[in-house]
Amino acid sequence: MRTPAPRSRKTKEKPAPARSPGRPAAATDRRRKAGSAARRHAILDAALLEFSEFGYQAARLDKIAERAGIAKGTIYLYFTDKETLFEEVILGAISPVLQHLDALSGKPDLPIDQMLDMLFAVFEREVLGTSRKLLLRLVIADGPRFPRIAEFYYRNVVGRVLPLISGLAERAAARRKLHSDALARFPQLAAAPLLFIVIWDALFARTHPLDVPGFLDAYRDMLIGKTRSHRP
Amino acid sequence: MRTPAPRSRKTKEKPAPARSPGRPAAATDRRRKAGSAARRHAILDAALLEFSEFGYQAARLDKIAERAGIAKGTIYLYFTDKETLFEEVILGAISPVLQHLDALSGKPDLPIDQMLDMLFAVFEREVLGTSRKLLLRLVIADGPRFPRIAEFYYRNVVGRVLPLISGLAERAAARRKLHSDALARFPQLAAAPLLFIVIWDALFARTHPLDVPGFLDAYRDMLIGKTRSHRP
Amino acid sequence: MRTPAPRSRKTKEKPAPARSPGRPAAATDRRRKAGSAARRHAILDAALLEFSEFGYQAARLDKIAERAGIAKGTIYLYFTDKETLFEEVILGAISPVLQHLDALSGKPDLPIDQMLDMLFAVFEREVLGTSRKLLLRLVIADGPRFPRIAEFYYRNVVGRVLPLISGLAERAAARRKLHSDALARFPQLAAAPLLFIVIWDALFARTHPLDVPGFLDAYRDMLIGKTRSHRP
Amino acid sequence: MRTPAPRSRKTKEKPAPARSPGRPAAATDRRRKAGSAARRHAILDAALLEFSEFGYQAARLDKIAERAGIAKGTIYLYFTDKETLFEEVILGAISPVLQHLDALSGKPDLPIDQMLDMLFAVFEREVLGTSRKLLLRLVIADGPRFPRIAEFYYRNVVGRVLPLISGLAERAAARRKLHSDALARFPQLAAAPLLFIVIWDALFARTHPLDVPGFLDAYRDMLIGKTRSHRP
DNA sequence: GATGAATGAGGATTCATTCAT
DNA sequence: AATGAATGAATCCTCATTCAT
Repeated sequence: MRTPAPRSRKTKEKPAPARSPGRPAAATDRRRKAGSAARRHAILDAALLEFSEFGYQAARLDKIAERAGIAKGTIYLYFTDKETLFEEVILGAISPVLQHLDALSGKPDLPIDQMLDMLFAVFEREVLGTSRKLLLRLVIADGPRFPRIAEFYYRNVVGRVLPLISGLAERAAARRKLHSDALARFPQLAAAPLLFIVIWDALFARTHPLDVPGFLDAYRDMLIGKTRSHRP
Repeated sequence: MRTPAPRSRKTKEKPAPARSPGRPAAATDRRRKAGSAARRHAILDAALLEFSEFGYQAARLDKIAERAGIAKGTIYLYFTDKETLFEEVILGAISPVLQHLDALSGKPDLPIDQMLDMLFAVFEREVLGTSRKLLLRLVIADGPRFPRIAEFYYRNVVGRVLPLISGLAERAAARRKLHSDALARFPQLAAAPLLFIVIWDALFARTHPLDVPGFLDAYRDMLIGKTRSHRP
Repeated sequence: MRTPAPRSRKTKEKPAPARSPGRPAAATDRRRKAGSAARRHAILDAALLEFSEFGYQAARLDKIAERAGIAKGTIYLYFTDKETLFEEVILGAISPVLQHLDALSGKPDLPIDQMLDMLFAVFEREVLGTSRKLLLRLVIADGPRFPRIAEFYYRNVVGRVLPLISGLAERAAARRKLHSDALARFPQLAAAPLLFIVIWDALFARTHPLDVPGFLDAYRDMLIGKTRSHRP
Repeated sequence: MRTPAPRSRKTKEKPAPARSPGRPAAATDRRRKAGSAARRHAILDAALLEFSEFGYQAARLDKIAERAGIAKGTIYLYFTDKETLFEEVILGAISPVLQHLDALSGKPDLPIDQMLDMLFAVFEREVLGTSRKLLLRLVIADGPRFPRIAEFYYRNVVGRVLPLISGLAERAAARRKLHSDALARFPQLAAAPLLFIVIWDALFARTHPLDVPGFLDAYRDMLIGKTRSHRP
């Protein structure tokens, strides 16, 4: 029983924004576009907060609109639906981080320990200190139910960082800078503490804060096999 | 960051569990209670599956009832509401694991490497191989929105394992069995890979499987500073 | 961008009512089923009124529920969605009339004038006098946008009545009972006044009532070529 | 049966068309007015298409603006609201046909068969072959919910054609040119096939086309009692 | 006048929860 | 105790209408 000629409410085409040519774009137009982009951004920011606070399902478009200071319907001028908004929130927020990753990839002769230093520093500065922390949590929590998000993350983040680490670790192991090929075989070892920190933060930070820099230091030392004891 | 209570549909006053006292317990009653307990268990099992597959919000009581082979209304004979059911699912499922932890705690002279071996083995056997993996994922994903769950986990799991590890690591460091006090200071180091595995499993396992035993081996070697290269 | 693992709101499966076998159906069960059928009927009745009053789009499920004396959500226990309800309203309401048509088809030797008499009488009694008049209007108004409805009507009503008329008219023409083969070639001629009456009724009846029996009489006389002038 | 006003979203007080007076009319102003009239016309044309395709409720002002090649807001410079636009679409589109009716009314001595010939010819040419067919369908489908439309149609079309036919038929009957006074008493008989054709067209034409000229021929012959059989 | 971004009331649909049987 | 039909608040999304540019 499914031959609806009557215009149905649900359709999803999105036939490309279609800038109508019309008159030449004047200053007004540019300002409008700028405002539009800003608004789009405001929605994405608000959505990130709402989504990461409540998860995909429990997030309310009402609240997102409220946080963004706009009306409910306005969201739909910028995003097809809740799901698309969610995906764009997640997919959109990493591009700044990707640049840092590119910077890292450009140095094939980097000593592994410096590489880890930089990786952890970028993480602390660009993720932990910002709302991207929420983003990462969101990926962890809701990603499993959005295959496209998982794929995207693998392709753009995980799949690019791991070989990088692996390569440097292999070279370092060959030069006896690392006393084990563990990191070369499991570059994920370098990522584990980062996820751990995010999870700890979400679950226990309030009641049992974690000394993140110390933790990362200790972890890095462990990774590169540096023998040392703690000097405060 | 405020701690969002899970958004519920109705503001509600949970009026205490209210064990209805009922008649004196006869043999019939015991059998009834047994059946009752079994049914309760069936609901919890079904709920774990449903919750971990869809998350708290998207899980539907309909489906839980269906999985448990009962009517929807029956759930309310055993649990106050969805939220309570959720908490009981999570809080209830770890008790079996706690016994293993108790076993571990009972041995204050255990060498740290054996301790880690056992910890990881327990994890592989009792968590990864079972539906408890789902549980852990659930805690990670939805826990931040249920403060009681986080607290409970800290009190019963995290807060008991970490000091244990810390203690053994300290002793080992003192005896030069570990060339660093890192693990003593950050016993969380032993937990990081476990969470990592669960997350990786949820996000990427389908497309990029991880050699879990190998990963854990490598990690453990790294933790205790064992120098070695991989022998397949 | 379309790979939603998250449970979506829109699904349409309807995997057959699935009477769960369970215990033997007792009197209670039968009563329940009876009540259920009655309620289903009440919804259909209310829906017919609402739909024919406002048309498919403007009809409100709220109002249908109200007219049926039930809650909004209850509709969805009986019908998948608005569209399905609409189709069932339309497709369901003609079955009683079909029996009359069957009665007509059973008589291949019927004189054409008696046939028309019966046809018009059935129409007056079973359609004009009842809520089926609304139904017919609904088909006229909204049918063009529901191809399935048009098809259904052709297959079950139009396509069965027209050949019947055509056949009788042909035979009558051969026997010189009709002085033209027009009705044989265009059996639709017999249907035109019926639709006209329904439309007139909807548009002008209030301000300019039509003498329906007189109109049908005149029309039938015209059809069979009877010469006569009006005797009041 | 109450007459449902078309369900509108907002209760509204239509505060009279309010022709804004403006400056004195110069040549510029006339050109402007001409362009304005053209635009108004474009909107009406677009609206007719949209309304007749989807019905009043399901028609979207968005699409009408798109069809007319203007911005959505512009519609409101020419029409108070959707309902008004709808009424003007319907009321406006018949004036050309009215002229033909006037031509017909001017000939009180016309033989009835010629009158019918002309009537049907006008219908075929001016209605069936054009978008006015859509208009008629629209009146049939949505008219019942717009009392003003029904009234207008009666006053301007129906109420003028019927007496005309009635008069000619009466005279013809008196002269024995018609062997019945049926058409005189029910001039609607001449209109029934026209509506029938429009409805058939909308519902079944695609799958079961109707030989419209043949149908009208047959009908006319029947009306005037001409005895004949079909000669292809 | 024209635009089209923004608004927000309104409607279909879902689902936790209740309650008569 | 168990059921599952019924409820209705809550949520996403639409679209007529407004208004700043």
